[in-house]
Amino acid sequence: MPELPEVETIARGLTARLLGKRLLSFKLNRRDLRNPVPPGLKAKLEGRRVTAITRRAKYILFHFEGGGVLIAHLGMSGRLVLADAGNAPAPHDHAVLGFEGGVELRFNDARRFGLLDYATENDLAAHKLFRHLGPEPLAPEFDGVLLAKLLKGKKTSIKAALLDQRVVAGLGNIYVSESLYGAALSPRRLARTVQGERAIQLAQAIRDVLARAIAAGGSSLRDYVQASGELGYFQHHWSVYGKEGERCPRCDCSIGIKRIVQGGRSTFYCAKRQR
DNA sequence: CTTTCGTCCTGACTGC
DNA sequence: TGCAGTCAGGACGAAA
Repeated sequence: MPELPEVETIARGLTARLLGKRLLSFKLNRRDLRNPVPPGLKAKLEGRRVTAITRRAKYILFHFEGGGVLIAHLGMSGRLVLADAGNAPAPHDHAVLGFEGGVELRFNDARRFGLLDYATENDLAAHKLFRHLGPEPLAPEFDGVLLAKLLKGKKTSIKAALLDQRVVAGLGNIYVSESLYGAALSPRRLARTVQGERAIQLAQAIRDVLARAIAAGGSSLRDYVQASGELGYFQHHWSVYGKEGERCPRCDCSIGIKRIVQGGRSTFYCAKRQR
């Protein structure tokens, strides 16, 4: 379930391996991903060099010479795998990008919640996928004042609000739980009550949690790439996510980490610490 | 307008 | 052992 830190780590890892390389072949094995993959990618991308690999929200952007941008989203189960050309293809390799030097990038996604799309550099900001996205939480302009403004008047829970990509871009179920834990805010709290000092603390917690996860990803990236060619799935040390029943790492309460369901999604938190 | 809910998909896991 | 059932999650469109 790649969220912002995993996607950032993948983009950095791919940059190290693919920057400046020319795409020799683009092969699409199936078109019916989350959205239909647009036609004509092969003609638009083949023969071009990669000029940058960046991230926006949970999207990975492959920028090519001439202004074309291949957009990838990994959904739940998506992976980008670097392999030697000639290695046997794996099940669910939906797209295979062959680069000069004999390296292949394979888009593999069993559940097909992921997607591939295309835009030009000029159209990127106005693209359907990006038009309504909220601010990047690691951008300099993201702070408690901006977050308070985004949450003002919202009647949903703070959990649901942070999952909404129009409020903040790139957070998913895991890092929302972790951020709320960091800020000692209850996931049940109404979003509109997170103002002032609470918003400042939440914005800081979001940035801290994400920055730490990216740092952890970066430090494990080299070994992981060498081991398997698969990027971005590194060892995490989450405080509450998936820890139902375990002790809260920061207080002595006996109740432990609770799991509740909000909007059909699990939330993990310490009911004593988070108010 | 805002908010909630159902839907897509399949591997991993649970329980009988 | 085998099989049926449940769960997980991101994003979007429909419904309320």
